[in-house]
Amino acid sequence: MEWEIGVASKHELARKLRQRINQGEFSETGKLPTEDQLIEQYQVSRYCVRGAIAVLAAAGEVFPVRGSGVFVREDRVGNYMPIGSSNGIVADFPDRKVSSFVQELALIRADKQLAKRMRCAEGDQVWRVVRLRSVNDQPISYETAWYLKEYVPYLNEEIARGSLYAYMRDDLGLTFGFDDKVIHMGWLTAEAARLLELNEGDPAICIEDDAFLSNGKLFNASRNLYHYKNAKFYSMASMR
Amino acid sequence: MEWEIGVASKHELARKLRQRINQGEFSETGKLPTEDQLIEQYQVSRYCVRGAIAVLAAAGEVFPVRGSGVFVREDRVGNYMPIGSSNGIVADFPDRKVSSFVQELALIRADKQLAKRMRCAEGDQVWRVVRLRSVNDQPISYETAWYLKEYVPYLNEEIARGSLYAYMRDDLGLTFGFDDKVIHMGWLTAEAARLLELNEGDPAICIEDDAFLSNGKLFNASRNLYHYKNAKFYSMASMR
DNA sequence: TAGTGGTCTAGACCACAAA
DNA sequence: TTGTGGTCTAGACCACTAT
Repeated sequence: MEWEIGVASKHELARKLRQRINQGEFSETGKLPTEDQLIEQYQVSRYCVRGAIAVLAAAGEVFPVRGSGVFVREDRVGNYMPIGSSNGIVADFPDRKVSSFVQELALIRADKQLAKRMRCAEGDQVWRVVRLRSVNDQPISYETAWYLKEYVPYLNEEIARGSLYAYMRDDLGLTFGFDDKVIHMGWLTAEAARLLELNEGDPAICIEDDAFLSNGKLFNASRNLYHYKNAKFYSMASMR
Repeated sequence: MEWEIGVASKHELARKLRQRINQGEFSETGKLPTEDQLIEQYQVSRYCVRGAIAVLAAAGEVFPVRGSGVFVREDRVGNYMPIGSSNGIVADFPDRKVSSFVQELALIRADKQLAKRMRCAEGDQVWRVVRLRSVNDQPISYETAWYLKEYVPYLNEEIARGSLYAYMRDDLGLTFGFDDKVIHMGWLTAEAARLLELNEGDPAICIEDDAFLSNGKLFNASRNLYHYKNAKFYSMASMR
């Protein structure tokens, strides 16, 4: 059976299991094979199997019940954006048309306030990128983002029109670590309102995001003002 | 040294390490002891040490960097509520005065719409609880919550004034599994506005929460309308 | 090159769910 | 009672960081 071949790591195994889940292979029972069966099927250790299941569980795709099995969770409804782990809006919506309209792209020097936010020295060089982001031609958010030039030596409008995260990961070789978000209520500026096709002063869910590399250094901060109708979010978490 | 004694599980070890972090023991280096040192200090296996660190990392308290060490993350600022894992607002703010004013507490039968939300049959008994929640005497949210009577056989106003989650966990012996949240923009009803001391029609961050037991069964759903000034949220996530 | 976290194998026992 | 996931020990090697 084809899924027996060539599994070498928990991430690879997680990917294969995700595939089988999405193909509906387990929809009858609603459960994954048992750990012992997966050990047998993929010829890996229990540690590896448990690691793969932990990856899927952290992503909210399955939930293990002791003594009973690993259950596939209900489908997440379609139109929501994940809060928490994200590798960029483009990766979040693989089968949707994601567009970014670059309003501004400039290399600036951090003033006192920005330096504090970026954990850098005053005067350090920072890319400032303002974009309107839309999904399936619906405006989603007005984003103001800053990137430390130390880690992103080059940037242009064409790159900013696409996925900056994919650029940083694939072309610059940066490895992402974790990010902090703060969510609160904000209000649209005139320019944000114009681009989102709303009115100045309209309320917006505002997310401040600080993103760190795997070495713990901040490389990117951003402020997103989300369209109050078009943007919804979901979060799936363990309570244990 | 006192921290060497009596560690039997990753959760226990995580608790002890958290204590040492909060006491500032590692503030000089910003790093935890190495895995090998922790193995030595607590006389446990590497697996156990790694498990404890994973618990802290999942909670956003530390971040491990391969080849370098396990770093303590910056303090989370004070006044924010966690999105993602939560065991109730009371547990989230251990050193604040959390009050709940019960507006309504009734045992009802699920209509078609509620039955769908609660994953139960039409006509099943459900507790409906409406509360104004406040932290340090500031109104935070207007909450409408439903609890399946199947899992919560008894409820009264006194219990609802306190922590329903503590009641369910400690007195009813329920074990929580995971929860799904949907975050979007909402608008205050007249009653919600009155209680939150805002105006009808004011915007509010709205969080719909479905909470499941560790056996995968939904036991509680709720809708929270948050005060747009008093309520802010944070989320810390891994990007790996 | 040495130190440190990441992954993996192999094997054991425990806690909980379901029959 | 049996099956299944949760935790733990012991030991090994790999990948990345820092020097």
